[in-house]
Amino acid sequence: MQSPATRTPKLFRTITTATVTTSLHNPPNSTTTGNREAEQSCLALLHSCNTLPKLFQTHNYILKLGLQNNPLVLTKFASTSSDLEAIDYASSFIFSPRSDTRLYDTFLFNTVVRAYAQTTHSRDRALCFYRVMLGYGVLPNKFTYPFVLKACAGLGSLNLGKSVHGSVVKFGFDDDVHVQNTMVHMYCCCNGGINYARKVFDEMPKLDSVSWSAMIGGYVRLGWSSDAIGLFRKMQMAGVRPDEITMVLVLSACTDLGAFELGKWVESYIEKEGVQKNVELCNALIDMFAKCGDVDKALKLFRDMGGRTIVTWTSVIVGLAMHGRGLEAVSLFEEMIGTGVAPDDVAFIGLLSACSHSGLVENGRKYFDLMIKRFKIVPKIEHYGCMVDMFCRAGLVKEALEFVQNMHIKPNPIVLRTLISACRAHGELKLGESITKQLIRNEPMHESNYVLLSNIYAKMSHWEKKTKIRELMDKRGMKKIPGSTMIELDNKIYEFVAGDKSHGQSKEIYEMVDEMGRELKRAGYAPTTSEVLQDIDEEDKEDALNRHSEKLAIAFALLNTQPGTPIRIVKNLRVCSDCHSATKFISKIYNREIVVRDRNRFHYFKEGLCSCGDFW
DNA sequence: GTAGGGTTAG
Repeated sequence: MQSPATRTPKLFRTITTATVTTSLHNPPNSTTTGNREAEQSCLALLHSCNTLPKLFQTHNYILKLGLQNNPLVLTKFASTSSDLEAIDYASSFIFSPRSDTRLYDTFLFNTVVRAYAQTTHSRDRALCFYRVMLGYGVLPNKFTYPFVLKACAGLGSLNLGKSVHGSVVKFGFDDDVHVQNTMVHMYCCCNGGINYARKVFDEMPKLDSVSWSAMIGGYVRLGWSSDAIGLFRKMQMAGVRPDEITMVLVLSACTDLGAFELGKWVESYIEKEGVQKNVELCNALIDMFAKCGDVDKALKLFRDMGGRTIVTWTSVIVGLAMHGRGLEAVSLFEEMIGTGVAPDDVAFIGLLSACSHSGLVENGRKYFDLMIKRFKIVPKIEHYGCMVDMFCRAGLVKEALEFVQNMHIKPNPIVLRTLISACRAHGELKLGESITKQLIRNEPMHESNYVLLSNIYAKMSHWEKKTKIRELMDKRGMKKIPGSTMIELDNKIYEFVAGDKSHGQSKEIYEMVDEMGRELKRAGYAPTTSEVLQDIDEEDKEDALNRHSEKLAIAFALLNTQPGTPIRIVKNLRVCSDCHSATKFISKIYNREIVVRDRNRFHYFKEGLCSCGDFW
């Protein structure tokens, strides 16, 4: 007899809509056996099938007992599968030409649709079997749609989602709260679907914590964190008790905003309301504290918690990396391996970025090697990115270039931009210029490429060329991502953009900025006007620098907080070198600790110095 | 047998 292992691949390779439909139309060719004892023993065997080989063995057993058409066994077989290979195997078995098509019912199809809906790469097969089900005249029930909608959510196609929505209405399941909740989630996962989600949400007669979480989660996924927080407030007003999943989402909105005060409030709310702190919620808390600036609190939570997963370890490692505490990140990574938790690709991204941010070049090399050789992880562009960044920060531009040339993947724009910045910083201007030109050809609408080229020309003193870049950007209608800085004060979040005049205190803020400017000059600060990408004279350039959103936010904080209070701000982009050097002076002149979170990492300014050691 | 969630290079 042919072994199942050699026969299986052939079976599941042929699963497509066409073959499934064909096999369904084969006439029933056998009868159901009524051997209850055999049936029970098969079910018991299936119950303990946690690996593929065991499933194959059970398959043989089922065939031997002639139970391949037993409906109970068939459905159990389908629901036993958890990995794709097993699901394919089970479904090809169920829908083989030898199966009795009279046994196909809603339950059986639901089982197969559910199994595929839970996979990551074969959700389309869930829809395929759903269509076969309808084509075969088997009616869906209220359990069918949550599975189908989940598959649609994974596929992210708005049109597909809308058409399934139509069927939900047609079959009259649109009044079921489970179906409605999954519908909200499905629309949230589709590109351009958020307004449809909100419409379904707004029209729901009764909202439970799952409904609110689905909608809040949709906003969080889009990065609409303020809206997510706003919706959470509405949920509280509606008197719906949030659960641990809602709190994970609210925390991730705080993390995204860098809203430390709000995050701390959420933590106390969790304690006060007695929300169950499971691993995911603890992870979210750790991530929030690390990314809102209190990595020591994150470490404490980490030390106090049991049942850590790889995500828990990675969150702390990434947090330490962002704070430039590379050596601690490395020793935590070693501790993790020591406790038997196997690192995954994400953990290595965290570790390598920690090495890069702390100049641990030798460690970085060692772990990159270890990842490939010992842990058999194929490096992704993110890993290469960390390595290139690490060499560049350390001034090893030649090494970085060589590394890029030997990569097994084509460098992406992020890697190229890292290289270009390094070329500029270390005087490889010609090379930097040529890479940038190539990059602009590939990505003509990306603003930062032009900024890079302009900065290179500034350093080369090619002023006409620099002016031309500005003109080119205008001609191409480039959209500039506005730099903005966020600051929390008295439970409110204030956001400043460059040249912002919308704030009620605007007049005082600008007077404060001017005063800061005078004090800075007196202390020996020189504005870095080459950073300004505008064709204006030097004095206006200084003025433009003074209106940067970080300076406005710092002025606002100096005006509205007691002397000596630390200032925490969050910038949406990387902090510019002029603001970086100005903030060092400000921390000294005004005797304030200033904590800046920018797009990449934290900067702790104190007594005229920054924790990043000017390497960022 | 049904729904919502955590870590990812610059």
